[in-house]
Amino acid sequence: MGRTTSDKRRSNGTKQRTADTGARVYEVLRQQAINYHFRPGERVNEVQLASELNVSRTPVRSALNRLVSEGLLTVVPNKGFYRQPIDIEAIRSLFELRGAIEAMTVRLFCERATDAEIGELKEQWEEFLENRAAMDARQIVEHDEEFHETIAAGSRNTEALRLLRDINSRIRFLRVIALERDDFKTVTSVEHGHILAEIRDRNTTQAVALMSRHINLMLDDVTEIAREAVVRIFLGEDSLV
Amino acid sequence: MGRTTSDKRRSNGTKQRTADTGARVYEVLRQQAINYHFRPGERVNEVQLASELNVSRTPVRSALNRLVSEGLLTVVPNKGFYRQPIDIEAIRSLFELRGAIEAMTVRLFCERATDAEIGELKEQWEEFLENRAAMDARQIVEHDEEFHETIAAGSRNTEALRLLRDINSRIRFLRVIALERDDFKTVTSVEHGHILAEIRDRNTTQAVALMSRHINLMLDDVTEIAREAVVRIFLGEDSLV
DNA sequence: AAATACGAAAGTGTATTCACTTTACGAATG
DNA sequence: CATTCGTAAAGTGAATACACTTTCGTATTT
Repeated sequence: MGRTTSDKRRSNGTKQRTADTGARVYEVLRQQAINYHFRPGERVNEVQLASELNVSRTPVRSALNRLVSEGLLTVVPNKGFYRQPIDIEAIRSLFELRGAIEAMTVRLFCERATDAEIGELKEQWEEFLENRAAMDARQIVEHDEEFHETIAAGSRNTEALRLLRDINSRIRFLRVIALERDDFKTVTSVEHGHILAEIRDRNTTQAVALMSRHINLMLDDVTEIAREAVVRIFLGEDSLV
Repeated sequence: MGRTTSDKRRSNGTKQRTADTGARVYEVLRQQAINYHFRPGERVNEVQLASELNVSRTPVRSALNRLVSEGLLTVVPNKGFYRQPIDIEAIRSLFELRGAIEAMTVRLFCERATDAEIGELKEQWEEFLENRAAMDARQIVEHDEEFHETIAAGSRNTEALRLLRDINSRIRFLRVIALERDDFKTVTSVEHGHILAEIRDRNTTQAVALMSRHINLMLDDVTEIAREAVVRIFLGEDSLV
């Protein structure tokens, strides 16, 4: 019984129940999947992950199962879990989809948001303006996501917000790369400013038009950015983490 | 190899590995969740499900975990899985979201579908026209879903198709109820006919407009339909299965 | 009689064990 | 040398064992 293994478990060898290991493991593995710590197409080894995280295979498998339903992994019977490969069609689809969703959320935001909520959005944007110079690509993308998610939240469509977060996490790495390639640092915040102006006038039509254009900007370059992403993922060890 | 394949357990008490029990259990539980075999807010008992399905808790938990990520269940630490309650805001959100997605897919369908694909859509619709008289509400809803999913497939946006299927399964029970209340049997197919006509002319703008109206028809009544749904779910035992 | 305390039963969370499949490798064969 | 076959190792899939938590009934106390 009392294994001599270098375990973090109790020293006397009895078992332990930490109560939140499930959630913790899920969060860790989700981040590793999103950041392509698992390479595209790579097989995910359950026992290895379990030992790295000092847990048994059970919570690992439970988390991996969730990630399958989130589209980050696939599972092949008797062979195991695999990181979903980089599928350019899927990525283009996600960008298109995001465009449609954001067009809707900004429309609903114009119709439904309180003046206070618009004020908050503006403050958020101004804070972004002040700090953007010091931020790296990843931080900028995350702030950009925050801007759009605030709009989604104010649209009173809870499912759109949920979905948008899901999509954002799946394309984040591409957006970071795109931002590092050609310098969009200023473009993003400037366009946000224009959208904000239309929102403040409750000018729905114009806000939707600007938003659609803003989102679809990257659509043309998706293929090339994806190519760049593949190179990065397979070369740089932790460049994405 | 192939023992007496059909029986669940071996008669001598040793274990067995069926290879597809995981997928099977997931499919069964997903259907039970969608059809509100689990009542809204109800706690899902793992051991009971396991014994009903003649499997251990392991594949059951694995499936339940996936359903959490699909938004059908929630999980409370140390208390277990619960069927997501009927949340009118969430349902309204889903209808809104569906409207935005279908507006996009029909637009892209007009732009991208081959003439052959349009032909298939038309045939599908004509077959629907012939058989609709003999169909019950559930069958009609499923055929309606098929029409829309064919459009999504032709839009070349794989993620939209995936998402649409997800959404459809989550609101299907409401649509069935709505159809049974006031008789929309003919309305559905007639409107599909109009949309189809615009698609055949590649008249994107008009097709999108018709589609949006078609989808948003039910938005006004969501609250009342949801109320009706609650009554049904808590009264009729298998009316939804 | 109401409130509290206790303890068994039921249920979840994780680890471990066992069954089966796939993979890797090396020996035997042509 | 290349191919095939066989076998051991590694890995997945499901069942079971066990630790812990919650629940619920009952007894005790006030």
